[in-house]
Amino acid sequence: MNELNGRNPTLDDVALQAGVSSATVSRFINNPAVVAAATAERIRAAITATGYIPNLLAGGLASSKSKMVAVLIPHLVDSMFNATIETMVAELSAAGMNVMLGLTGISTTRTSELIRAALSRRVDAIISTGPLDAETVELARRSPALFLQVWELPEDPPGLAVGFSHRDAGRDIARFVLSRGYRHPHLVTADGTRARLRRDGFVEEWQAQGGGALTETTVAIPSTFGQARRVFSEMRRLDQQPDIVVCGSDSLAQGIIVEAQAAGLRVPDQLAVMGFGNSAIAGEMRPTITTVDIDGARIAREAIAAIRSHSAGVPSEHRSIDVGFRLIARESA
Amino acid sequence: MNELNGRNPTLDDVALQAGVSSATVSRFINNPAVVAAATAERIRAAITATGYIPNLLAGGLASSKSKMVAVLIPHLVDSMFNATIETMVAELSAAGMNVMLGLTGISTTRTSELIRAALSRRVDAIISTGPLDAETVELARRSPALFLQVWELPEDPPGLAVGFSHRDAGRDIARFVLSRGYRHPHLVTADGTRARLRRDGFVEEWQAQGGGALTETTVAIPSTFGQARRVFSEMRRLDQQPDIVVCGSDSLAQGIIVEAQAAGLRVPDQLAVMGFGNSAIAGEMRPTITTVDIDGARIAREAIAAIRSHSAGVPSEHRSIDVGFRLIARESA
DNA sequence: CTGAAAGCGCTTACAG
DNA sequence: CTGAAAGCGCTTACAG
Repeated sequence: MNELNGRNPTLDDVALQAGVSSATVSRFINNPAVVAAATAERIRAAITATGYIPNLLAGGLASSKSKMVAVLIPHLVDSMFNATIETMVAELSAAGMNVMLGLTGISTTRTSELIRAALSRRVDAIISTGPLDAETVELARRSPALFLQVWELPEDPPGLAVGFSHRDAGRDIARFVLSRGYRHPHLVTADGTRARLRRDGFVEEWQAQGGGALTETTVAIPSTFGQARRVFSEMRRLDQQPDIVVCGSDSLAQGIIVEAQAAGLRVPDQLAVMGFGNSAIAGEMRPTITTVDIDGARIAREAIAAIRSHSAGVPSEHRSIDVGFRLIARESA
Repeated sequence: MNELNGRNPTLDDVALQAGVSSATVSRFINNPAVVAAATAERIRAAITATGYIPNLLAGGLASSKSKMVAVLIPHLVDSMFNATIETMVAELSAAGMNVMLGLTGISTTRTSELIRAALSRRVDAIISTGPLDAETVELARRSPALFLQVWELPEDPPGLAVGFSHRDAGRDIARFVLSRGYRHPHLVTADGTRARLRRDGFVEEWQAQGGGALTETTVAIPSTFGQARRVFSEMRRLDQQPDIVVCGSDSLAQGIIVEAQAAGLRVPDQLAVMGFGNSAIAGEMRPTITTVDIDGARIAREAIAAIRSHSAGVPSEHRSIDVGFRLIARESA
């Protein structure tokens, strides 16, 4: 605290002060149980006295464990993942890990750059939500970091995948729409792989069940509240007016409801609306929004559990964890 | 690529392959201009051949520059900062830096732990949005990292602050409300320091201008769409019904509009509503929401510029940058 | 423009 | 339970 003029105190400063070796201080910090109680007490005091803050760059270099995990998501604004990410960050913190946040947009190039950056920092794991190019998959496969894909279940994941079948979700939605007696669905699909899978699942099932013609709009990803104006006004120009709009997100569904009401339509009587994601607004909107719930907290927990055992040296099986989904029927459809 | 059996290639491997010293490879990576063109070419080839990925833990340790900045925000869900953070992350990436994300909730303890974690990683800068306890301020002051507070202008910032006066914003809102002829405002204030400052500014100005009695509700932070139901129903039980609801966020304002319309009130004729933050929904809601715009992109730019010059060794002046705010009158009030 | 070498601050077998 | 020492993979004066 004094004769180290300005520089940060190091492990050696603490050791000197406590009258032990720096190795012992290191052990105390990483695993207090292995040092004698009396020694521990002296070290604790020395840490406080010196104001020691461990240097995790040095620690990570020496142990090749950075205690850092990269989380890669497309956006922060209007993102369906935020609740999941929030849980993840909280759980990781609780486990003594920090997160490196990467925003990929919808570009695989951006994603691959960020994965390189993450590997540069020797992260213990990479959690990714976006599509990957072949080179990146190869990089992920080679890397000692655990590679986690969440919110989807790719064919042959390079690491571990925790998600659900978007195609099945689409099928379920189709069955629901049919069972409620709607005849003219209008699909609003975001321009991304996952949304497209749901759309395909819907169309397959719809046709398999002998549903009639359906209409569609594609919107930029992510689907937002703000897109509703254009989508709705385009929809109004269709020859056959839909009786239900199936949206790619709750925000968009909310927007459609607002537009419909502004146009004097009663929801769901004159126009029904479905969302996706079961965000907080879905249960609170008037009318409440029928949507599909994904257990983001479970995804986060499974992911973190896998990371912890991977860090603990347990060999990670390459596999997929299907957390499923749950259609929640509310007032809007 | 071959005789290093499994381990990551290092600078030495690249150097060997390129027939130069590792120092030269290091120089090439950090400042390509200083090595001869022919050498550079050989190094480039060797990097590709070996699949070299620099180890930033080692690099950071040696240079005491982590090229990492910590961003500390309260929440990810329903956060007014997301747009600002998104710009920041993008700009930092472009500048070759990565971000460590910390979620503080509303706890100063959590904040202080995260700041310690950030210092452990020897981040070049810490961007914080929350309130700090005295000990943390001291920690920040001592640290070589640039300490940035954004979205507010504290009295005596330990580092640099980039934000605006919440009190002045509250005053402006009061003047606007008065100028539009509203007589019975109902304030919905989130339980946080910044929201409270705006509330205080409003009340001061309102009283100074001779406004009459006003009513208030406090809500948990952050103020969300979902809080609107309770707020609205409580409000309806007041003796004196308000003619305008002044909300702490656009989400909440949107929720109030939905509730008001569901109750058969016309907005703004029978009840006006104001938001705060000018989020994407504000301009797209029906009616569009009168709100206060904060130039988040400017905040992000100023912050990143400061970080870059701090990293470049330019001594950072301790000061505040006021980016102001702008009231946007739309349909809802 | 380039190299040899010291040093950044930890961790971790290895011994005792 | 603890210490001495090597090593993690870089950067950067210092020389040339």
